[in-house]
Amino acid sequence: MAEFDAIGPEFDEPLRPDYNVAPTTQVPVVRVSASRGGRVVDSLRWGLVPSWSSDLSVGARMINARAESVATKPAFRSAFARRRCLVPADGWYEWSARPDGPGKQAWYLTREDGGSCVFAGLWEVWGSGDEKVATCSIVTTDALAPLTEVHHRMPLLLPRERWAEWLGESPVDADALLAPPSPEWLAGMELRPVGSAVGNVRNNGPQLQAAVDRSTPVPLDTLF
DNA sequence: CCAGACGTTGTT
DNA sequence: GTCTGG
DNA sequence: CCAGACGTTGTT
DNA sequence: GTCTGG
Repeated sequence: MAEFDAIGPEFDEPLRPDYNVAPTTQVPVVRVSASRGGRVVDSLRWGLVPSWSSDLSVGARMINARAESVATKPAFRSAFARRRCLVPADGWYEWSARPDGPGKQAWYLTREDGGSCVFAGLWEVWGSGDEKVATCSIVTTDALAPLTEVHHRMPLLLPRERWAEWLGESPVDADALLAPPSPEWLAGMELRPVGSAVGNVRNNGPQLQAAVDRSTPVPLDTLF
């Protein structure tokens, strides 16, 4: 993972593309490993399971952690303090309510310049011995323009200059860690309406990517 | 002291 | 593990 | 997040 | 309506 100056994955199966990531599936993350000497890439299970949980199933509903409370919530605070990671993606999906009538509109959000989106993540280890499972969660915050067009929350996006701070490689205070990206950086987001097929995680593959690629930006008021 | 909770999303 | 409620 | 299920008995 | 699975 040259983009992140990270090594790996060394022990997991090679990374393969995922066009529709579901909670509880493995996702690549970048984190700092003292024993391996720097930034490493590993596949972690999406949906953070606190170490004290009695079972893995709670992870399905721990896919996000609110920036407003991540430092104090028992389920997240130790991971926030000591186990932060980067979660890279080409983009992500959001769903907006249709103003008139039932149903939802799916959207694919990407960087206009084709660059990666990097989400602020947390990781945790659950279990012991052979049962050890590493899990992760993505921090969310209030949406800012232009993302407010489709949703009132968004992942905490980290421009490249904030990666080292999030990973704990350079000092920063808690408020700065959780600050949203600048309006200028957010202006580089592209929001495209996509078909409802993305709503079912069984739909996954290059074919789904093609459907997403065919979409072009459309002014919101022409959609409904 | 022990028992029990520990989370987010969205929508109403 | 650690905090809150009883 | 959305899609899809939504149950009990007993036995291993 | 609400929970589980992906």
